[in-house]
Amino acid sequence: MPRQVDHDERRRLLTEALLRIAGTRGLRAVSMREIAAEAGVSLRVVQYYFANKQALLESGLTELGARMDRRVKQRAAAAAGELTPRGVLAAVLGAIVPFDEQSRLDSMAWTAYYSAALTDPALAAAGLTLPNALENFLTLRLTAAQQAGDIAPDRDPRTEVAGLLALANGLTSSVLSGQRSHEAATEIIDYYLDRLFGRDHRGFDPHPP
Amino acid sequence: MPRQVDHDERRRLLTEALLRIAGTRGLRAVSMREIAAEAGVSLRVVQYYFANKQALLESGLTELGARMDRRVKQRAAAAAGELTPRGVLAAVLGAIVPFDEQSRLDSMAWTAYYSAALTDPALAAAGLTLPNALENFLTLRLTAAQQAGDIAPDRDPRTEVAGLLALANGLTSSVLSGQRSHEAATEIIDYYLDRLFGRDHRGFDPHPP
DNA sequence: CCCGAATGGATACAGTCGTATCCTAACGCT
DNA sequence: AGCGTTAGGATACGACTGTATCCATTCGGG
Repeated sequence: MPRQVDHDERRRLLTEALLRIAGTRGLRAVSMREIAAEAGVSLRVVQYYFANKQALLESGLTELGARMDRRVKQRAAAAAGELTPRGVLAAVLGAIVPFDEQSRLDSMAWTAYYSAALTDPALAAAGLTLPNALENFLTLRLTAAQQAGDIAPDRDPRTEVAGLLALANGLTSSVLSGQRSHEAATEIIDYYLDRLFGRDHRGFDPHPP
Repeated sequence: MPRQVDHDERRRLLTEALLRIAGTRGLRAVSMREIAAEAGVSLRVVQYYFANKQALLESGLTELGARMDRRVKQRAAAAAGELTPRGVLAAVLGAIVPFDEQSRLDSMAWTAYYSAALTDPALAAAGLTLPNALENFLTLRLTAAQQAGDIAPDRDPRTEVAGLLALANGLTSSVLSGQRSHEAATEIIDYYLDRLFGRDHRGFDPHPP
């Protein structure tokens, strides 16, 4: 039984067990022994593949970031039929707000990590790269959309993107706490996108006759 | 030294010590012994005035809610010179995003409580009353503003308020993580309020000539 | 005056935590 | 075939947790 084990595979297994616990019972409930039990292995195995708990936690955060990134790209590609800037924006924002059980669990874990990072500098750095990258990416797209005439010239792309991302984060909070359904959150996002892209009754017409 | 102690005062002291720890080092760092040390008393005193840790945590959440409420009312009253609906909205939203050291610490503690509440039903109920009350209050005000002609008739007050509160929460997250300054967050809020109240160049004029 | 309640110091207890150590079993390689 | 490395089971250690208990003060009211 020894020898011939895929270390990366083992680490992936343990990281997934960690995220399952963090998503259902919070980071407080994450201990080396709990991870071992969740993964169906002994405590020694967890210790064998991760030098210490800190490394395990960082691995969890990295995996969580990768999942978010994958989800965003997946939804953006699914909406590729309509390559409109609005479609991209809607896909990305829709991928942030949890829409199924798995993304709900991941958002829970993400929230737990976020609040831990506020008082743990080791996690803070790793947790900020993804949001910043998203913000820059969307700002580029929206600026291009503005130059193409898809949104009004007096809109500020940077502010709009910052606002929309903050909106999506805030809505995620309310969805996680059961205050609002996923559908209600999506409606609010659409409401704002409608106004940004000029589908309100007195707004900017992207393609005047 | 015994006798003649104000129990409420003692509990307030301990609760403040708890919130100081939660705001600076997170809820994870909150233990009975740490609270005792922070408050400058012995462990026994903490046990004497709170039956268990759970009661202490709930007291912290209650106090945090009271502080938020106080801040909102204070800022709303300070902006009472201009009784405009926009002034009220700006004051409330501005009170949510941390604007000084104390409100930053409280927001930190609030975030810690929020994420703990996601996996601890005992805290969940108490944590939701304040946001819901705020949302209802603001929706009433905005509906009245709409009937008075201060915002366009095609706006949906419920959606607008839900969006603005989610926006303020999301901005709070980014301010706490150092991603954005308080001023930058305020500008984004103002940007959205400008559009809602018709100060954009092609928008609704609240008082046409 | 003094007795009983209020207040809090000191210490103990049973768990759980992250981490370290000891030891055995199984495989690849020469 | 046997040797050394790899993989993991079992267990221990010291620190820390919430909670409980024992005991000494000190005061108000009879």
